[in-house]
Amino acid sequence: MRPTREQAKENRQRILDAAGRLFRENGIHSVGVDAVMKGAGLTHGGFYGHFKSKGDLTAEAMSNVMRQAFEQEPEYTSLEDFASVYLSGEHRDGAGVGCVMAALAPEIARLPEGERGSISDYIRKRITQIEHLQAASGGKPDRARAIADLSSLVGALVMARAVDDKELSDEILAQTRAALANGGA
Amino acid sequence: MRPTREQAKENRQRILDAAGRLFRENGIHSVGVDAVMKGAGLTHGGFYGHFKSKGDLTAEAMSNVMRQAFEQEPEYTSLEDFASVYLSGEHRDGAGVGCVMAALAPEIARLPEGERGSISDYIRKRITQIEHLQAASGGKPDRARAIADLSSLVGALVMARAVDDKELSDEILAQTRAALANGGA
DNA sequence: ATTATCTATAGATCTATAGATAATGC
DNA sequence: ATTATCTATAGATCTATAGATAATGC
Repeated sequence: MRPTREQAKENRQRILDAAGRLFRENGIHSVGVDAVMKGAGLTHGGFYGHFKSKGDLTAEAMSNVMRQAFEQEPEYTSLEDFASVYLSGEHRDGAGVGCVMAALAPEIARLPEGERGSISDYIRKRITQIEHLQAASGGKPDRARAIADLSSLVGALVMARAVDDKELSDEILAQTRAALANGGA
Repeated sequence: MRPTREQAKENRQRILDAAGRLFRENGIHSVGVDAVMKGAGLTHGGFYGHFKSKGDLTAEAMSNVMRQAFEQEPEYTSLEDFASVYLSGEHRDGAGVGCVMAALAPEIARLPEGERGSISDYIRKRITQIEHLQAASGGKPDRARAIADLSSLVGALVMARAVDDKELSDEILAQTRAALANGGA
C-alpha cells in the first residue's frame, strides 16, 4: 500500500493538478480537501502528509497553475490568433483548464498575500506576451494598449461566463475579438 | 420586541443591503447567514422569517445590487468621466460598494440560474450606457467598441485588485484609462 | 390572535488530527 | 525502521428548524 518515493511525488503533483482544475471550475472556497483528494484518486486523510493546510495547498496550486499556463500553451503568432483561442466558446465552457485570472481573479484578490501564487508575475508576463504579439503583427509595441487589450480579454471572458443568455455571451466574445482586431489603430 | 410591519420591511431591506456589501467584499460563499444578519444588526435565527434559504437571499441580494447600481450612480458625461471613476483607487479598494461584475462575476457564473439576479440585463444596460457615452463624446456609437471597452474596464479592475504589487496595480488602472481615451480612433 | 425576532440546537459539511496498516528503503 | 496512505473521528463552522417571547394589529 505504501508507494515508492517517486510515486508519492507523483501523487503530490496529482493533488496539485486536481486542485488547480477543481478550484478553477468551482471556486477555491467551494472545493473541500476531500473533493481534491477524490479528484486525485486518494482518500482525504492522506492530504496532510503532503500539505500543511488547505491554505498551503491553495498557495502551491495557484503557483502550479500559473507556471504551467505558459509552459503548456502554444506559441501564438498574432494578437488575433491569441484572442481567437482566449475568446473561444471552448475556453468559456472549460474554465477548469483555462485562464486562472478569468476563473479566479476576485477570489485570488481576497486570499492572504502568501497564497496568491505569482499572480503579479503572471500578469506581467501576459502583458509582455501581448506586446510581443503587437510587434509580430507589424504594429509598434504599446504598453498601454497591451494592458488595455489584456483587460478586455479577461473582462470579456468573465462576462461571457456570467451571462445567462447564450446569444449575448457569444456576442461579447465575438465583438471583443472584432474590436481587438481593429484596436491597434 | 416585535417591530411594526414597516420596520420589518426595513429590516428585510437592511439584510439585503448587508448581504450585497458583504458578498462583494468577501465572496458569496465566504459569508455565512449569521454574518449577514450581524451586518444587518439582527440575530441569525430571524433570517428564515425573511428568506427561504441562503440561495433565496443570494438571488434577491444580486437583483437588489444590480438594480441599485444604476439608481444610485451619477450621470456620467463622457467615457473618460466614467472610466476615471470606475478605474479609480477608491473603486479598487472599495469592492463592497462597487461594481458587482468586478467583485463577483466568476462566482455569479457558477450560481444556479435562478440566483444570478438580472446579470444579463445588467450587462446589456452597461453596454447601452457606454454607447451613449461614446455618442456624447462626439464619436459614432459603435457596439463592438462599447463591448470591448466595457470588457477592458471590468478586466482592468479585476486584475488591479488581484495583484500584490501596488505599482503594477496602479499602472493597470492608469494605462487602461489612457488607452480608453485614445480608443475610439 | 398574529407575527417578527430571539435563543437554542439539530444536522450537515469542512478542516485537521490520531492511530493503524503495509510496503519501501536502508 | 521509516513513511505514505487509510480509517475513524474530533472540533469548528454553516445552514436550517423548533419553540419561546413580546409587541403589533385586528
